[in-house]
This record gives sequence, C-alpha cells and structure tokens, in this order.
Amino acid sequence: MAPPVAAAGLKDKQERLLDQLRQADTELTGQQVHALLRQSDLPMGLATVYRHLRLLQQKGLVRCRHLPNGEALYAPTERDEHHLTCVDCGATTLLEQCPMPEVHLHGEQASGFRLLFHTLEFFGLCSACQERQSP
Amino acid sequence: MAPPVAAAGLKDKQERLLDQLRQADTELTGQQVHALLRQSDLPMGLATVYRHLRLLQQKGLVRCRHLPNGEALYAPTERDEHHLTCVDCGATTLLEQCPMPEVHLHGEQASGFRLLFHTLEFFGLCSACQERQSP
DNA sequence: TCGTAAACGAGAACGGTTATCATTTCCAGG
DNA sequence: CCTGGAAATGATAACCGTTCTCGTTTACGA
Repeated sequence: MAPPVAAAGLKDKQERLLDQLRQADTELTGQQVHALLRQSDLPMGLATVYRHLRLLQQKGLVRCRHLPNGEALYAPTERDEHHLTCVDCGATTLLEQCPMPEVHLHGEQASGFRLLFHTLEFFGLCSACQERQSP
Repeated sequence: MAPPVAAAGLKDKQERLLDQLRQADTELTGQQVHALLRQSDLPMGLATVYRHLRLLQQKGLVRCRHLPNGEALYAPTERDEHHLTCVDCGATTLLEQCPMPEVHLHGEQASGFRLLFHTLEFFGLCSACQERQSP
C-alpha cells in the first residue's frame, strides 16, 4: 500500500499554503485559498487555513489588507503592490508603479516593534460611481 | 413652546457625526461613534451612523482603515496619521512622524478615479508578542 | 509499540456591518 | 394651514467572514 500521492502530505501545509498564494496572480481571500486547496491534493480545513495565514503573517511571509467591506486579502510580502480602491463599489485597480519606492521605518521607532510589512492603499471613486451619484 | 435644546436637531446629522470624529482624540469604530452620539443631544440609530460614515467617506471627508481583526476605524481625512500595528495582539501605536511626507498619485493614473484619501500602515510584532512566541 | 503533545477540522458561535421595511420627517404645492 | 409623495430614519433581522470549541487524528521520541 504505497501512498502514491499522499506523499505530498509530508510537505508542510504552511509551505503549501504559501505556494498557493505565490502562484495566484492576485491577492486571495481566506475563503479562496481554502477553496483552491480543497480541490488540490492536499486539502485542509478552513480553520487550518486561517491559522496558518496568521502564522505566516507573524513570520513576515504574508501580508494582508482589507477591502472597504472588511474582507481580508492575502498575498506574499515579497510582492510589493499597492491599489486604488473605490470606496463605493469596492473595485480595485493595481497601481502600475509604486508611488513610494522605498519606505522604511527608521530603525524601530516604537518600543521594540519588529516591523514585518506595510500597506499603502489609495481610495477614491471610480468613474462609474462618480457618474451614478451625480448624473 | 420654544424648543430649548431641540434646535440642535436642525443641524445636519452628517455634520454632527463629523464633529464627533474631529473632537475625538483617536480613531473611532462605527459602534463607538454610535455610542457617543447616543448619549448626546442628537442620538441616531446605528444604521444611520454607518450610512453617513460611508457618505462622508465618499465625499472625502472621512477615511477609514481596518484592524487585523476586521474592525473599521474612522477619522477625519485632514488628520494624516499612520500607525504601527501588532499582527498578533492588535495593539496600535501612532507614528510620531509621517514616513512619507508627501504622497500623491500622479494625476489620475487609473481611468478616471477621483482620489479621496490614502492609508499607509505598518505591521509587525510588538515586544510583548515577540517574547510570548519565542521565550 | 506506547504515550503525550501538537495539529487538525467540522460545525457552532461570534460580532461587526448591511439590508429590510414600516414609520416619521421634509417640503413644495394647493 | 392641509396634503401627498419622496427621502430619511431606526429597530431589528439577516449576513457572512472569521474565530472558537472540542473530539479525533497524526507525529514522533522513548
């Protein structure tokens, strides 16, 4: 009874989860990660997904931001992207260029914080929503 | 029967709500705004608070950010503050100086978006949580 | 092979936000 | 002053993503 595929089970789930985020071409919600993993050869429960997502964040490997509606989006920290989000409909656009090439907190400004990642997000009204509210 | 205090009722609720945010010395959650207003001379329902909070955002008068736990915090846009937040316990520290003095999106990079505000937030581990996870 | 501790996951619980919808408040005309 | 319709309001129900609970499974050194 040699486990043909189950061997993948040995692979650390956390690492697998990170792979999933890296492979994705966009940020993913916790639910999406769960759904993707679900139909892979190494499915895992929703609770586990969130658990590891948090741990990865604490290791500084994953960053997350929140949409106006409160949903959380996750991405690998090495991907340094910023977005323009509509406060009305929630549509988000990836900014072509980072408006702030290098940001670093000077040392550790605040009492022993270990800096892991940052988010810089822009908010506004997309053209569609501008028209809709002042025709 | 001259209305002694009720006259305040004439004042636009939306403006009143904005005052509340301006008077506060920190960012407030929707619930907090509601609670504060509740015991003022112009109480309003939770639904109304959230409705106006969104409208104020669309006008560019109020900005909001989300804590790691998903809670939304509101503040007047004129207050340009940034924070350092612990991804574990959620503690937030106000940054003394803005690490990015002037940020502007060059014109409207993206298809007709009208830029209203931005958020720049830093995340890491506070000293307490660092110790707790690797003693 | 055992025993203990950590990891897991299904489903319940939570809690902030949003939607519903009946009621109230505004106001511009009669 | 009345009146009628539109917009605002708010108590409550519904939503839904996330977290918790806790019994079960897995890992692994002795």
